[in-house]
Amino acid sequence: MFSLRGPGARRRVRRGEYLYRLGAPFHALYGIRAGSFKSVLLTEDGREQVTGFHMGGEVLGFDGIGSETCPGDAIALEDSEVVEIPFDELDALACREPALQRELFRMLAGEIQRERSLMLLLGSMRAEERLAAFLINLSQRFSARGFSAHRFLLRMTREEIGSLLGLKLETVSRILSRFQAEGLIGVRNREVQIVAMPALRAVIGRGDARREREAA
Amino acid sequence: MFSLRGPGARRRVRRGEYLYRLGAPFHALYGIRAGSFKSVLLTEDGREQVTGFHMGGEVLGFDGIGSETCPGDAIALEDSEVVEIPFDELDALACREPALQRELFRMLAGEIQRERSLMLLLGSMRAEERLAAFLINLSQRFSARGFSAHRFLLRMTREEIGSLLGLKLETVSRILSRFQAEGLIGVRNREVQIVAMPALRAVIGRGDARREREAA
DNA sequence: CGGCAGATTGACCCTCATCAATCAAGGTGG
DNA sequence: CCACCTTGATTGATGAGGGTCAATCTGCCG
Repeated sequence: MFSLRGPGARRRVRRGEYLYRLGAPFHALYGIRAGSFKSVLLTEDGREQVTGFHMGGEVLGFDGIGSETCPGDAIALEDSEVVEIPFDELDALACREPALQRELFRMLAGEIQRERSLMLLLGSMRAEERLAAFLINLSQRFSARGFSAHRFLLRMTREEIGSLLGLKLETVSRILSRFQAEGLIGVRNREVQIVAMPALRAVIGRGDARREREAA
Repeated sequence: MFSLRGPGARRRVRRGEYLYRLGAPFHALYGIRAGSFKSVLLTEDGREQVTGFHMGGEVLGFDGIGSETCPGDAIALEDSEVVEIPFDELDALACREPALQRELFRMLAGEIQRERSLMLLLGSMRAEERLAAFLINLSQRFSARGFSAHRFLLRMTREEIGSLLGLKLETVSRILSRFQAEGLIGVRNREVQIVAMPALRAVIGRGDARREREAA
């Protein structure tokens, strides 16, 4: 992928530091070489919400395209390293390279779809289903990057998970404990192992009486 | 805007008909000339959610870019007319016309931001706030298109509104009634008038005890 | 060793979903 | 023109899911 062999400048960001901030001038995308980040959206009235977690190999900053300024914060969840991809250059290059242009469109559209599925989660799933979907998603992404799909480390707090999923941290904690008690997963602080993936998948879709009856 | 004077083919879609369906081959964007639509996302397990309402002057179908097939349904809420904008042509044209390319990026990124704000709504607002935000948003869009910002017709049912906002239709109905009782709006079936816009804005942010105390 | 951030767990309560009855509006056919 | 039916909206009663508040525990780092 272009973002990882691009000629852009490297940059290290330590845990807790900002990669970019709300309101800063937008000028680049960032390919994550190592580490991980969260995207946070802030509103005038003091509301704030995590809109996504991003790991090595993914690209960050699409939402700033077309704006003068960054529409949110990106914060490192651990010591990380990124490649900066100046958007002007990318834009100019895309004009001469249709394949790149198409790839950019594809990535933007992919971002739209990713957010849609999160909307679906927030709008129609109950807490248990949200957590299950979250864990499955993480598992797939780790697996796609060559890490274990069954055992991984959460780089974010319960509160950050809750913020992404529209839940309170206590609820996140309780449900992880419940999953563990039911033998679906093992949790110990930030360390998670998926014990029964099929059962975890089955959590999504259970628990809404109305839909279950209709399905029958 | 290119989408409204483009040379693409016109097409009429009657109320309740599909503009496009989940799984159909993706090949075009659609500029809405008249009428309105809803976008619906469907999942394997029978879940479905409205992801947006679209009115005259807006462009529909961004999320299909980069996919072979349409990722959801678009259904007319009333008798409508669209201009079809074949994506291949747009894509080819964008290579030769940097301004168009940039405009396309801008529109895609705008879509991302629109969805983010919906995520924020779904993830962090209570029912009253969601309805208020929904009405304010509609008001602004009508106003931007030259219609009254204070009096308009809802083209969608309570159930569809609820689906967008992650609420049940009864909750939508109850809260509209409550807003009316409080003198914020007038409602009679699909007809809405905004009586006290500032008060309606103030609804957003009230009602969460924790945040209110922190603000003080 | 002490202090602190994050996590867990319990008790209580509130918002919103659920179930159900009723009502209004529009369309259809006799 | 009116009886009938269907679809959408309103309103009430009840309960569950998850938020809120609070106490405790764990691990980590200075």
